[in-house]
Amino acid sequence: MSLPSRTLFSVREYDLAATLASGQAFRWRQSGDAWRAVVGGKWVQLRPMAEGIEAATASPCNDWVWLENYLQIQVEFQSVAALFPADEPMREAVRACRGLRLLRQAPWECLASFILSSTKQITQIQQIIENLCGKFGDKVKALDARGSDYSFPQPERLASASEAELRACKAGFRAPYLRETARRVASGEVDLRALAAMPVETARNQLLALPGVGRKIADCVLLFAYGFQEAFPLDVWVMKALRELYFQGRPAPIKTLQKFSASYFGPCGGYAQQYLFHYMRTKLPRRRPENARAGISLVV
DNA sequence: CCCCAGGCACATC
DNA sequence: GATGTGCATGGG
Repeated sequence: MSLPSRTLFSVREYDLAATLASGQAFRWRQSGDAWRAVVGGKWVQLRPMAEGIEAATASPCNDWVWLENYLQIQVEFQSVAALFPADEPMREAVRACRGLRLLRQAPWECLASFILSSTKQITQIQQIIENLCGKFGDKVKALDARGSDYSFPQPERLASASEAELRACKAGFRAPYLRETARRVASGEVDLRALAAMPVETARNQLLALPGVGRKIADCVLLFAYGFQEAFPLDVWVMKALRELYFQGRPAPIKTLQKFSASYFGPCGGYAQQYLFHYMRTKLPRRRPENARAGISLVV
């Protein structure tokens, strides 16, 4: 007999929707006010409540530490926000995205997911990962209408897949990167668990040695899976945010933005970065791109 | 038709 | 060391 379990996490200032849909994790699906995903091989449903977050699993669970840790329930939002730079752009981003949190994800799933993320929109990343889980993951019991879902595939499983099979999941040119990285993790050539005890620069170098992993993806994994809060993933959205909010819209070169982000946002820069990312993507009015064609037609 | 997307590897200067 | 380009695929 295996019955579902339920619990309530007491937590304040936690915007569940913003957190689960902010491009740090890719498996969450919304159904009404509930959010569902497979975390650590377990199907789980979360629901925002006045007192905190209600969680339900499809299978019995009497120790919720794994989920508390994933959601970072113990983090006090105020103590995080207090470490942000005291400037107007950050104040505005915090006002607009209050309650946005960083998750603490499993390293392998996080690494594999972000290898698949390059030059893709978030909805497409979600689609690729869903394809991958359906094809290579293990079936797990779920409480939704479908009755089942799939775990994120282990590195061994992806290492033994063919490049063509991965491409069939729409992984595109990322397929060989994912496959080779999966092989190195499965073979023990790289020990993802060991990174947690390393200084951030050493851990980053371990990740940078993997195919398909550059500075941006390495920083995503350092921040979202290991909790190195000084890691500052610099992607196109964050670069847009920095140029717009800190460089008066000037076309500052990447090098300048790298230096600025490394020195200005401090030891919790990664958290600030997530606020800028979410703020830029969801709250700032969409600036209509100066269309070259329209410009040319006017010149005639 | 165009440009862009939570980039990276590789060639070239 | 800096800069340019190809890479799959889908959205707008």
